[in-house]
Amino acid sequence: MHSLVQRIRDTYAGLPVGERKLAELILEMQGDFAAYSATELASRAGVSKATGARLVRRLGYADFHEMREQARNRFQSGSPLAELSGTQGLEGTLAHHLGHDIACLTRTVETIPAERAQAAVNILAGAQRVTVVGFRNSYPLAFYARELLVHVRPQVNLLPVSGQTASEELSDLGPTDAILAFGFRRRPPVLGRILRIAAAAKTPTVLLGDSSLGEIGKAANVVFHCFSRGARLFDSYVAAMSLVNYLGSGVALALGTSAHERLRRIESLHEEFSDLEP
Amino acid sequence: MHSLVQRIRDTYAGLPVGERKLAELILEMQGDFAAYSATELASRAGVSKATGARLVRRLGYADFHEMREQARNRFQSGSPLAELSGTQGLEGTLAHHLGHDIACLTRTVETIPAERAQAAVNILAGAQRVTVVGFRNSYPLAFYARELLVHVRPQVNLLPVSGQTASEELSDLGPTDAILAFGFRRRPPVLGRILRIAAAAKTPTVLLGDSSLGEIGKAANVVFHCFSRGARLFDSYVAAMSLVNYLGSGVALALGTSAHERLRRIESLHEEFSDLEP
DNA sequence: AAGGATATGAAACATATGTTTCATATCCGC
DNA sequence: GCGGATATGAAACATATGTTTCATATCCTT
Repeated sequence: MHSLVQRIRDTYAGLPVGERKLAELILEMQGDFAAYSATELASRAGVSKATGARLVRRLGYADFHEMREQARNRFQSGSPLAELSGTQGLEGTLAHHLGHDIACLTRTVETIPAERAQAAVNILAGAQRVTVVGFRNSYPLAFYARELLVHVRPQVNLLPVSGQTASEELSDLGPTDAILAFGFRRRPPVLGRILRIAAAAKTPTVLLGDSSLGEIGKAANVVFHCFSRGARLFDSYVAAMSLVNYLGSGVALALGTSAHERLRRIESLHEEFSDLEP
Repeated sequence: MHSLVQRIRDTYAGLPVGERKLAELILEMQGDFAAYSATELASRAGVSKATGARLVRRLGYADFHEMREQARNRFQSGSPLAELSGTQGLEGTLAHHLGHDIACLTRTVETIPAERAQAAVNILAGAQRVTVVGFRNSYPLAFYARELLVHVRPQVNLLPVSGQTASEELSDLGPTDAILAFGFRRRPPVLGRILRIAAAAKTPTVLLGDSSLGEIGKAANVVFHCFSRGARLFDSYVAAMSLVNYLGSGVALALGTSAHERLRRIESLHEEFSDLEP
């Protein structure tokens, strides 16, 4: 059972102009095409309904309904095995790499009880200030987390700060603050020290890391173990990335109106500065 | 203009049994209801089409098409604010979130021919200097990419540099250099200018972005479109993250001995500094 | 218990969607 | 240039969808 993307890719070279336009639109829509009728899609691509129907048949579907059904099931199935079964590429291929990442994602999510995620969200939503901490390979994750959080809440700081030591930032840590820390392997020892300082200051701490955490995880209130085994040279951080995204939006949900207002102000400023493309 | 979720919440207490069942199903589906017909939804909820139409009217929509349209429109707008004002209330399980991330990963990988990945690897491995470029939401990805590349090759720079403008870094760009750029939506316009400058300087460019790329993708030599539709408030970057990882390890492979030597030297220095935990 | 209000689904109806047919244009090979 | 193959969209047609109407059941108040 080939996916729609695969089918488009396999037939793209032989597609006539009109059908190609429609195929490109569908790819661009990232599965959202399922929320549109075949008539609307054809119109948007600037081709006729008949051309649309022909593309559907050329791609091997009985009809548009079957094609839409397949797209809908992509999100619903929730069964990573279904995705994995099509991804068994040779060692070294992108497909093989994908298989590892899916496995990391799936295994990580399976280990997380809803209450733990909610506890993390509550800590991050309830604190007066949040300090996000990540060194070295954890730094992109920490940066990303800070980026998301600052969209929905005030006073989110990032550590390390270039040109500074951590002491300045941590000197007034207290129980009304929170720490969101990333502790993936090959981390500098300073992370463990920061976590102990936070524990001593009774600062609630959320920690994302991998199987290397060991003792340092004990200093944190909420700990997430992310699977990070990569297919090749480097570790995989897709699970951590995904979890950060989930927690970030969870914080927005927990904060409700204040997050809403903040997003609105940010948007308004973007417009005033005209600093973003669509 | 109230969101669908808000409307359901406002009227929930007064909803008759049948309409309530349908409303609950719609909430549960998290905006995915837009990929289904009103007839299918009613059937799934175990109520009649007529009851479905009545709920639509009770919620204040002229008809089902208007309701679906509102759901679809949130897909198009790039702002997190639009996510909040859309159909979903940000609720949803980690499993649902996972489903979206897996779909993004899978769909992205499916669109990438092996030759394109190899072309990108060749550019990044063959250049004298690599400049990695990413602004705002693309910055964590750019940072990560730079981090990986600098493990396996020399002279990898990151843009933006705090406190500087891009001009200094780009002033001596030439055909022996390479650019690795990240252009996800809601990017500042400077990215497009950088890509045009690189093209004018005949600097080979690899670009990762999403469906918002449009014209700016034309300035790059190798373009990857990553699917980035998130399940909740924020876009998903797991596909981009995964691809960066793959390309980074591909560069190591392409460089062979020099990459191994470099990794060895880095490791030796880590040991000398005793700056990493296991 | 009676009456009024409300809910519900089947059926009728209106409209939209999706598929197929047909006429015509375009492309390609000889 | 001619003929055959292919592409395309308008139109015809079949079917599905969505809305409204109507008959009946249920609930609530007096």
